[in-house]
Amino acid sequence: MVGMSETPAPAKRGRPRTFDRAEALTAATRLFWERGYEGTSIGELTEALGIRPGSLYAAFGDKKSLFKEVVECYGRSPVGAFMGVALEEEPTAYGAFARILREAAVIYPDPSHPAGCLTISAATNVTPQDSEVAAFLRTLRNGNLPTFEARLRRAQQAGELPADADPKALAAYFAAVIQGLSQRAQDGATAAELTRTAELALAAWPAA
Amino acid sequence: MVGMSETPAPAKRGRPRTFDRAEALTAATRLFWERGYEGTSIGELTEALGIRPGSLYAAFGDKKSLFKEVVECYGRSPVGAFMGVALEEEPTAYGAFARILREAAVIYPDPSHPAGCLTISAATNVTPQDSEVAAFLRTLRNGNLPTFEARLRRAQQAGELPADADPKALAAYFAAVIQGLSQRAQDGATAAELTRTAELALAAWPAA
DNA sequence: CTATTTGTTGGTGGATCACTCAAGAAAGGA
DNA sequence: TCCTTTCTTGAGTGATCCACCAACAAATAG
Repeated sequence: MVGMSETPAPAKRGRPRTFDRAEALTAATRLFWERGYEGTSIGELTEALGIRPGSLYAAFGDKKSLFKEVVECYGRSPVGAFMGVALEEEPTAYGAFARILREAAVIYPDPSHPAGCLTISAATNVTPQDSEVAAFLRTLRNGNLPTFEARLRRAQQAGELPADADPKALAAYFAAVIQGLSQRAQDGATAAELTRTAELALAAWPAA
Repeated sequence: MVGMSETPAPAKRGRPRTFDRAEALTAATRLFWERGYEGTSIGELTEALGIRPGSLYAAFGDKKSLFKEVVECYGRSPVGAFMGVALEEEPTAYGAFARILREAAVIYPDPSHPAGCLTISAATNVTPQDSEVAAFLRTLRNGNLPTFEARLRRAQQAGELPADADPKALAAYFAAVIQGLSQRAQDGATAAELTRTAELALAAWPAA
């Protein structure tokens, strides 16, 4: 393994950054997560990150850019990616959705991070002038639907799901339940309570 | 029917109000409903109501008071009260919850008013300084849970619900589904789609 | 009529908002 | 060593926010 080095030796010029960019992104994520986009001010961000506004704007651009980067980072984190992982790893569609609901019931109320799903929490209450952010998050949330539907359709073709089942309707149902779990977690529901909710929700799975 | 008159003839002194208070409240409701509490400014309210800030403060007090009155008014409106009506009018618990879900699926995406439920929409993205409003709305949402549970427990004692069913868990499940329906309506789901979601959700009702 | 009560008008104060800029500081390259 | 590049700092931009007056207008009561 010679040749091109792993880190392409950027040979950075200029004054190095005094704060950890990834660490700052994590702190910003936590703030946006619990307060939403509009509810988080630049002042609160600079205070939490321990830097001045100039440094923040130099490192992340404006508020919208920072928020989009936060959402991307969230999507790559375990909390934000557990659905995709379950859909990939579980051999059956039922197994995948059961795992998604059960994991959501435990992850969403986990006190080690703000309650619920970031893309659901930070979405609402955006004024028309920030409709760009609202549309961005709505697209992200609605993006789950075709993914769910495709998995269910595949299960139907494989004979796992009865022929009279409606993959699109099932996908919409699970999306609604997941958003409901997130909301309930924000309202203080416990993992135990949400797990019971998840089990009940799974009872809607079409019988063979 | 003599005696005390229906309107107690207030014999109002002073300059009469030039705008309709109930009408103004309706307009304010619509604004808060689609923009949330923080996202609605006094300026937007005065512009929509066609009055000046002084009149608004004289008639409703400060922003918080106006918002609370809006929520109370919403709770008395058909859109805000349909759950209570269904619980009262339907003879069976299943009939009540089926009606609640089916009506929510049609009411929430109705284009004649902002999408979703006001208490769910206007709740998020409140900064800590307005935690009073957030707590007020959360209490309102969580208030549905004991009501649901009581109705289910009564059904269980009446033999409508199997003895091994869990009224508390079922109540939490329906609350989560309802919040999910509201969210999906805000994301653009149609009444037809939400109705299919509601039907699937009803499949979780415990078999006898 | 006068006095009283109440709504309306136009404006202000203090705070906060997202954001910017000039100057200083810390690194590498020559 | 000096230059270039990049980041940090601290002050400050105009705009907007909510909250709240004081003065004026319009009604009733006596």
